[in-house]
Amino acid sequence: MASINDVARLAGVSKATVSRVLNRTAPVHKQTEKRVNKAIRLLQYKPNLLAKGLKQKSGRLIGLLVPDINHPTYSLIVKHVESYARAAGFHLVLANTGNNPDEEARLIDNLLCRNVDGIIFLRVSNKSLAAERMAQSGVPFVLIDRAYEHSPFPFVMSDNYMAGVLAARYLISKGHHKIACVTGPPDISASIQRLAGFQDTLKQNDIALDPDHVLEGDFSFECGRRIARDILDTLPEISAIWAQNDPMAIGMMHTFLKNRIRIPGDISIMGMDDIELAALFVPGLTTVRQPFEKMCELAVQNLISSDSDRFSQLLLMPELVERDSVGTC
Amino acid sequence: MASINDVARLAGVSKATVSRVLNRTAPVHKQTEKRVNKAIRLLQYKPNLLAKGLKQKSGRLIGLLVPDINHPTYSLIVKHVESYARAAGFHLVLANTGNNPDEEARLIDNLLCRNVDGIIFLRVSNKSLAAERMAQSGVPFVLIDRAYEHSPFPFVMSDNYMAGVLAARYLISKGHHKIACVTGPPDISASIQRLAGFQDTLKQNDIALDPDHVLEGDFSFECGRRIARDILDTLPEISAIWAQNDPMAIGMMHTFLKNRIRIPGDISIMGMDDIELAALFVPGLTTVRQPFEKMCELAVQNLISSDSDRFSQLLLMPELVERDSVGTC
DNA sequence: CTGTATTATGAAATCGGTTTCATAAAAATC
DNA sequence: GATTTTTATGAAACCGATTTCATAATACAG
Repeated sequence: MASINDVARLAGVSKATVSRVLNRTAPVHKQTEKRVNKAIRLLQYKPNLLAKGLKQKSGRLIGLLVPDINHPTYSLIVKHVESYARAAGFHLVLANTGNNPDEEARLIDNLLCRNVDGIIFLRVSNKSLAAERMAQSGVPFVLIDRAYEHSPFPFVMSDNYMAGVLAARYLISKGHHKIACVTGPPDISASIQRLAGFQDTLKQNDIALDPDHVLEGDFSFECGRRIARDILDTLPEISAIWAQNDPMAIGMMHTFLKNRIRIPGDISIMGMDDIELAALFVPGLTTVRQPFEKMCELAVQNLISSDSDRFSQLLLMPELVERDSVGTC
Repeated sequence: MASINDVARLAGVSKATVSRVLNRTAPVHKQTEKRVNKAIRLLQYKPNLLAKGLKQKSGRLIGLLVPDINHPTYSLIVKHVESYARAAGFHLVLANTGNNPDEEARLIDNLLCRNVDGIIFLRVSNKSLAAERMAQSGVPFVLIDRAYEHSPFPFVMSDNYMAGVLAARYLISKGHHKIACVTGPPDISASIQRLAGFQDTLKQNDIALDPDHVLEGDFSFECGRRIARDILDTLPEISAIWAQNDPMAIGMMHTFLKNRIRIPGDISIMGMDDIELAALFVPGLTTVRQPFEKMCELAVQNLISSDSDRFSQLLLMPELVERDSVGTC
């Protein structure tokens, strides 16, 4: 690989001049510029980003920490983050944390060694001290899709309370009264907020959400299946269910369909997120869509913008997507 | 951030010694080592990977180029590659090519500037000169899941011919005679090989595969839906279909089910890949599983191993996974 | 035509490590 | 105890860029 020295030698100039041609950081005589560019072309010169990064203390990298790359929602977020990062001239370093706090901590340290320009955390485990560690380092970071309660850390996420409101309003508008809600893990603010919005809206419409009808899930397909079986056994009166994410909703539909329960004929199901599969499953899943692309755009923008116009916390509005899994009651 | 100089100063030694303590590259007096380690702890020193990489001409990075991060198969591969790469002390730089040859070329150049230790291409577009470019650079690379015809470039992929054989044998064992095959894009060797294995095996069992029963798809859910409609309209005699990947198979099931065709009662469907959804769909999709994890392990291993024991081309055996989408005929 | 302002350029320092080479100190040999 | 061998360490070069500062070359003003 040719270095800037080789270019300088071939063009008969100093490497400072080559650097100036490359970065347009100071005016260069037209003649000289031409010679330099010719040399660059001839040698197929490409600047070494490690050297550049070393001097400028910026690796032109953005780190993205994800609990599970293969999860349909997260991989969608990865895709959008990569796209916006690269559009801004950054590469993406991707790492799977597997929800392991130790791994998270180690990864943060590693990434900081690389002079990353920022780190985006996707649903960082809430036991981890990731955010504290980052805040201490001074490197910008954003949490996506999971906030710490009462914390000062920057995040961008959907307005989960409103998601609950939208879900409840829709089910009410379809005439449902006997309603259940399958939540995410109970220690996560998303689960709590979604449930609160859901519950409050039902109450405002004089519909009680029986505590027995609030089922605790963990956002996985598997638990959707399990809970669907429980509902079949113990709660036959239910006419509609809101699962707080699509995988659980689809897991439930899976079990119901296997047991010859018709959807939405016998029971209505609603999800949240709007993953690709939501449109593809039969029946199509009515769900509350999270604006993932916008979230990613804002997160990246936030990292690479100057300190002054960096937001701290941002709530985005979710949106109802109507398909075929909810019927009138 | 403390640098190696700060550590050296605090410990009262030269930075050469600190480097030796860090990398165990030469013996250091126990006393000295202790002092250095203490200084490291005190300053919370972390070596700067850009500087290290600059000198050693290795960024400890592996590049992964993917056509679509959000695709269930590809995101699975991303996950495995990341896992094996990190276990070996490398970070993963992920980039989405969107099947755009220009973007691919640009990305390769960018990654090479970072002194990546290798690049893995996932289903690189076959119009692109990616492999040629890489070969020229001298940086190790591996193609996953797509080979160039008659090319000398290293790859690791499933034995697609055998996949076709496995699919055909299974359908034959279930008594099917009127069989159709939905292929991937016709210019991809995977499609061709799979079809060849399928066709040959049917022929060996005296079952003709009517050319009209070979339908051309593009590996997407969407085309599965479209082709299913075509089959309903024009090929009612078919009793079993092998779609050359799971998304197409699921797209087809989607359309059939919507049209009240029972699976496997009225028609049997078989896929390939064994994506997560294959187990989750109702009915569960019988499919030919690709050993993705093994592929990733080998690809990473290959990149980071010394020149001498680097493989060139590797075919891995696929495996039949039986679920509920194929019935007896 | 001289003196000043402007523009283009190069030399050298710098970023934070690794690595080579020389040498001082300690240990081993006779 | 002198000589050789071994071990531990530091000084300095180097990786490939950027950036500061000084200066040569040119343009401009009077």
